[in-house]
Amino acid sequence: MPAAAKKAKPKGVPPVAGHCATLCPGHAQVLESAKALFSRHGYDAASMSQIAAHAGVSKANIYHHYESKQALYLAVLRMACDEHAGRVEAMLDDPMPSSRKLCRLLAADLHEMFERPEFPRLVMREITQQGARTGKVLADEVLRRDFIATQALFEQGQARGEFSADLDSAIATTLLKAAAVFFFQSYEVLRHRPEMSHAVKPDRYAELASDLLLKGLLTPPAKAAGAAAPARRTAAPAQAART
Amino acid sequence: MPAAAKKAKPKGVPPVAGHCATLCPGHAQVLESAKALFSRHGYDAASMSQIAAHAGVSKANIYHHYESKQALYLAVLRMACDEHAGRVEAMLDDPMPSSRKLCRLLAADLHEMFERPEFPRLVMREITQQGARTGKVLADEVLRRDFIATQALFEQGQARGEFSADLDSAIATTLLKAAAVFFFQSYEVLRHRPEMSHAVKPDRYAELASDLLLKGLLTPPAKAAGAAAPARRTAAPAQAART
DNA sequence: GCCCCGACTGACCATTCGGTCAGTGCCATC
DNA sequence: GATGGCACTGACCGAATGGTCAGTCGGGGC
Repeated sequence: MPAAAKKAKPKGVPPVAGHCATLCPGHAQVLESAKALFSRHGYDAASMSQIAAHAGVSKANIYHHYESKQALYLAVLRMACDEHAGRVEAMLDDPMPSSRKLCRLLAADLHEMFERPEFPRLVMREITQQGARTGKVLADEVLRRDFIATQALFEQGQARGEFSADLDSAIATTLLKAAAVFFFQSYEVLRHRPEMSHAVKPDRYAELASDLLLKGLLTPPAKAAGAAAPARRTAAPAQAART
Repeated sequence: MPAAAKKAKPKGVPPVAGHCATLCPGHAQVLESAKALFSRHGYDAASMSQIAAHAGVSKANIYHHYESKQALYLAVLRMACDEHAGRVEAMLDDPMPSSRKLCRLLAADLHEMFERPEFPRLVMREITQQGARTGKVLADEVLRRDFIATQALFEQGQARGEFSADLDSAIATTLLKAAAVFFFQSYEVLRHRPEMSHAVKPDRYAELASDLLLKGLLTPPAKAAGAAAPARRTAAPAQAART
């Protein structure tokens, strides 16, 4: 019965989560081990035997709780996503200035990523992979929630007059998330670069990056006149207006 | 993939590249298929049988050219990296203003990524994976070259007085690369968000993102005093006197 | 006492994996 | 025509994969 086993089993088991409401002792271990190994090695490179051994249970035990490797993976993803929920939204209500919120949000994002790296790794792996798969919609959902909440923060800043009125909040959101995710992803490479040595600490990077994001790259037009850099971009508006 | 423990074979074959200088007909096909499948499914999920079938050759043929799956993967990675080399460096010499270069560089980065998505996928997968592996140093090298060249662009902009003198060029570089990589990685998710609908085209996104990066988020300090900040910093100071 | 049920296991299955090997056909050289 | 090197192949290997199954164990209800 090689392929026929794919037919849905007649059991009343929920398709993704395990069927015991309160997690049995071994069950929790399995989930934890699966999260660790899936995030570390990816879906294919993490084998059920490895996960079972890591959790200290038999492989058949896992199949007692989950009907397939996919189901286990999905359960891990769902658990990770649930843990993540609703952190950004909470920050919206805080009364501090938007510019400060920005820095704090970036720092909090980074902090969470480095604290529990399995989650961003799982989600980004899922996002990056192509083709519409079950796990992807979960990851999409998480990213989407983050996106909406973050964008609301920018719009709040605009409503308060702190951020430029003609700011594109969607682009700003993308840049902020990008700043966090990319830093996390390439941390191992970045931290060995001498130029980045002053910003290897996530908190420091969050300060510097949000500062740059706030002020922009250009020389301030108002008072750069007398200093060492007199020439400004606005001095040549003809060619600058092209883009 | 547990500990390799493979003893080096005594053959005189170059360790990574195939041993025929001019690529045999089948050989090129193998490389191309391997690149496609490795980038699409990752190292573990792409099997040698798949690659062989995709290339229209026998599996044994691949082992005639490459001594292991790892060697084939490394050859693919190296080939992709070589193709990528030296594109950013060329842009440095161009006489156009730095702000314009910034936008062009971002657009070019995105264009290349979407044009040949295998390369960034391979490299980022390699960067993201943890543990010091052979393939990682290759990917590191690529990212590093990109980083150095991009940072030089920012410093050139500073030297010309176009960019703020106290700009942190390393942070700026990170943000620019982040803007490109993250947009590429999460394109599938982003492009379904209605808020991003105006920036789903990479070129348009490059314009908007670089514009935001240049000008920053904050309302221009000069004249935000009165109304809800309608004036943008791009407004020339000459006409600003009228308001 | 008994029984049932769910957590759990060791042995096992078919399949596929990375990798090997003896051998085939081709072509340039002698 | 014989030779040798080379691209290439089909059949095969042991190991590992995802998945199955008959069965053990212990605790709670009767």
